[in-house]
Amino acid sequence: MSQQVNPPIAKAAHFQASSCSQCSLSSLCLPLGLDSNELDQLESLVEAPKTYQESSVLVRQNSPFSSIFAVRSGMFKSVSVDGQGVEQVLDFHLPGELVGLDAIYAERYPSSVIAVDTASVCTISYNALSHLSASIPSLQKQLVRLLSKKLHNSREQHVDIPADQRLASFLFGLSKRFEARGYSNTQFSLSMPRRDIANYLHMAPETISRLFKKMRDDGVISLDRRALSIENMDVLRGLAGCSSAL
Amino acid sequence: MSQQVNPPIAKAAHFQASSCSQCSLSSLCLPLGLDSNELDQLESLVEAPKTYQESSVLVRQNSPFSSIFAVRSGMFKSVSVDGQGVEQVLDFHLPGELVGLDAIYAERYPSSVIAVDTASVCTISYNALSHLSASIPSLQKQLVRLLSKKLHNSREQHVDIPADQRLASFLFGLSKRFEARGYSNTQFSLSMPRRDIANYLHMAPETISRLFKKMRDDGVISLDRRALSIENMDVLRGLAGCSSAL
DNA sequence: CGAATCATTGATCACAGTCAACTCTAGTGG
DNA sequence: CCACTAGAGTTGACTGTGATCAATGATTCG
Repeated sequence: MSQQVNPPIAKAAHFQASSCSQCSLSSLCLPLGLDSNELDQLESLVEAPKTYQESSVLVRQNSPFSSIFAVRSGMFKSVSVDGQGVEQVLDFHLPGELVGLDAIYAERYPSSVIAVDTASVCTISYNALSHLSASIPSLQKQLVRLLSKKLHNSREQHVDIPADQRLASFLFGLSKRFEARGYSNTQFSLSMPRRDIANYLHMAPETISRLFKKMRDDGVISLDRRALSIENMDVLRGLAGCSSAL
Repeated sequence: MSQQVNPPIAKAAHFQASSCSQCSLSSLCLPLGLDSNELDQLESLVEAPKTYQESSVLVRQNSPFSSIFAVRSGMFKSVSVDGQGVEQVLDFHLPGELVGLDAIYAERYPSSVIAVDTASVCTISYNALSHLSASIPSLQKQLVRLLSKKLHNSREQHVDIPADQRLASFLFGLSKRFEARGYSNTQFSLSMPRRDIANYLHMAPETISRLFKKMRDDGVISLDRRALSIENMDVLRGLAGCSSAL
């Protein structure tokens, strides 16, 4: 079992609403702009967390869209299988991040979402959210902003850069995402197998291995099995270039 | 260091008094679900088209976000310049498509938008649109759906495929987009220079040239200068694989 | 323990990038 | 009208990055 390097969720003294306060949509993903009454309404939409074991399926590709999810702990991956049956890892989802927004359009999930390790999510009915946001303009605005941000991020990934830089950029991006959620930005677990990282970055697993070796030799990281420690953030940032794309 | 490659903003050409019926947001991008009164309100937001000469700048990267744009004729490209001053073509925009949605989040345009040939757009104030959509829930829903669709499309592009397939997929995608807007799906102009296509697809211009030659030899396309004719759509579709990514 | 998966390391190869030369076209000015 | 230029596009020769193939080591689990 992959021992979590990360401590549990940073205790962000939250309201103890009836729903899942730790998944608070507001604090996790939709910052600012709501009064406390609106906030209560919002949080009442968030269901209690459910836990998924490693490799278990949260949503199946092409199944009908009903909810979005907020990751509460652990890690998920989005995987799509194309017409030729080729698997493609599209994304990793960390605690505090939303999953399923790209399903709104087609009303089907375009990819499967699978637990990478033991992980949990809160479910948010999209119907309810959509209905609520109709009566709270600023919530609607936040939703659009969030989508716009994801669109922007997704575009940034579009660039093609050498393999070493791509991997460095990936690690640096993970570091920043963990940091943003209150976890250590220097020590965290790469819970997914190398094969998934390789697939996600469009490289061979062998290449990942060689690049990790080089980074270790250069003293940039230390890596034991899946436990990563960033030893020299400045150098890593340098390797990543300005491509802060995750 | 990153000097803008392009000449100053072009002056707008023709003005009309009222809104631009040809750019009708509803017909172009946000299908269905509005009554005629709502439709009128929506269309009143759409300004009269402005024309831009080749290489002139519609929006400059990092400038403050105020409006989105609906392409009315011609073609635009989105180009971003990263920290190292490297240019990256992120997108091409055809008639009927919306530009600028990825600027909502940061309230700045993440890329410059430049006319590829003589082209025109209608401007839509995002403030006004946002305000209106607060009072028309179904409009708001459409906006979210549109963003979700763009997010999904953007993810599809993420996959990495061999160069010949990537180019075929690009042409096939263009064909479908032209078709969706009522243009010929077999004959259209690749208005942009080869260099831009190459940059967009992450290839060298020489590779583009060689692949075009091969496709011509194989009778898949005919290409005179920038005028493209797809001679065998089935073969093209085959080359593109199932990656209908644009 | 043995089976199975994951990770690492080495040897080889191919796809596409780079460098360089050349052609073709459009635009400019004498 | 032609000469000249500048840029786009094409073609050829060479090279390097990273994929593929293959074998070995490490770890977990039944």
